[in-house]
Amino acid sequence: MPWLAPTPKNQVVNEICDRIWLAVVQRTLRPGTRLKEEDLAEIFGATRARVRQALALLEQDGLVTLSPNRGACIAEPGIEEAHDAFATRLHVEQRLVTRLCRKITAEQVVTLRAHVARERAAHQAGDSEAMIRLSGEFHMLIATLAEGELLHRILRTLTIRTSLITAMYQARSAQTCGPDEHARIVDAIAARDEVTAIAEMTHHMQHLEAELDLSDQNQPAAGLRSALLGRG
Amino acid sequence: MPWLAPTPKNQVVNEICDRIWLAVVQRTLRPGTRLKEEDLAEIFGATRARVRQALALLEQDGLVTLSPNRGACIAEPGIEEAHDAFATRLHVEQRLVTRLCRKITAEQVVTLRAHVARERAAHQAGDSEAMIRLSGEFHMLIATLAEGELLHRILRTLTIRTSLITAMYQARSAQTCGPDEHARIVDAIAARDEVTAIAEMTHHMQHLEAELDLSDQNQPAAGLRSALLGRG
DNA sequence: GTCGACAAAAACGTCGACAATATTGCCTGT
DNA sequence: ACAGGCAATATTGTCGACGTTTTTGTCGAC
Repeated sequence: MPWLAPTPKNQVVNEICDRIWLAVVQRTLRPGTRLKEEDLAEIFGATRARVRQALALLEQDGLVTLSPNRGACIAEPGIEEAHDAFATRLHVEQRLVTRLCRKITAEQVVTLRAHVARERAAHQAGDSEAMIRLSGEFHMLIATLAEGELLHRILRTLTIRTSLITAMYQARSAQTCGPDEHARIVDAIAARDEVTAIAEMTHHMQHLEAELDLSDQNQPAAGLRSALLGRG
Repeated sequence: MPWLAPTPKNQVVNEICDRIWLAVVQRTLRPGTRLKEEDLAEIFGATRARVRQALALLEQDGLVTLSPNRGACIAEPGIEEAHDAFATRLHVEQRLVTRLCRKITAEQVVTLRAHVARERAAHQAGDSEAMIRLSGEFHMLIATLAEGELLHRILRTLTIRTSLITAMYQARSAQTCGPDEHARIVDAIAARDEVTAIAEMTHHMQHLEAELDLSDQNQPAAGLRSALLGRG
């Protein structure tokens, strides 16, 4: 998570969280992967206590599951949870866009356009890591400008979760959404056209979800029983 | 928080969280109170590590603020955040009620009615602690029955935050809402009457917020400067 | 030959002590 | 007498080590 909490001391913990998050969305770390504390501690050159803090934060964000005395694994949201996450996030995004349309300033429009420009640059440069980060930050920027601290936090968690789901279920090659849809959302917001802005945002989210393969067959094995028995 | 996470081992941490939460909503612990780790450790007979875990969780829920090298204080949400919390919670509650209206079963109605009956019993018995707990659990029960894990978690946080705000700003004597409004909400849900259910829930939340004194004058001092200078 | 139990190893959870940092009271210089 | 700096204290942050639980490999009995 590049967003939130850049406190100077906890920076190590955030670094760990960020790396794990990035590895997940880049599909380097597959869901279900076991995360041993000592290994992580050695990898990041940190102590186990720090790793433990990071894992606790990641659990709050739903990126890892933390079983008592069993350790941490990358979370494996099922299709049910996937639909739930997208539906909830869509609802929050719609609300944020509506609010932003009503209070947007010219200066904020410049900020949004600048961000989209950065996205475009990363897209053309083929910098996949920057594209991933900027794509997420775009939505967080909307939340920031919309001025709702709570909705901001909520959207942060939902964005992380949908990122995991996208990395988990996306069928085709890692086709992260281009900046065009973001640009159209910004246009609508800049024009203070609420209904168009909502429509664009809805289309954007549905497009994101539609690219996933959320059929039952590749649901992760809940306890490997159904995985090996063909889940009759 | 009586709700969530009854793991056998972390029970100590939850106990600490619960006690602190209860003390806050009962106005025994005022917002802004400094929470020294060693004191809490001795009070609860736990070690400082456990207290630290509890404080970290409470910070996630927005009940305490955690400043680096400064320790923990009971959070002091301003009137802006108060309105934000109530508005967001209202929105979530409306969504949950809508969803529940569409999928409610007879058995679930029985569960809801039984809960309201317990509220009524506690109300007549004058058990204020039980009233507080059951009032919160009523809304969480709705979220549970509505079957949205994410909305459930979101509402949990929002409920905790509004509890803090209520304890902080409520003007009259601790008049926690009687079970009557809850009963009417249940009636509407049982009848699958979405619009009435939403209306009742909205009325309930507005009633809760209306009883607070959210005028600027008793906003907590942001740095005591405005507190002592009369905040010109 | 297979099943059950036991023991060893590994990983997590916990604790106490040490170091870093902020606050506070005091002292000195002007 | 007051201001500024300094030292003492109190509190938090961090670390390494130990106890506990889970897992796994092995042995013995039926």
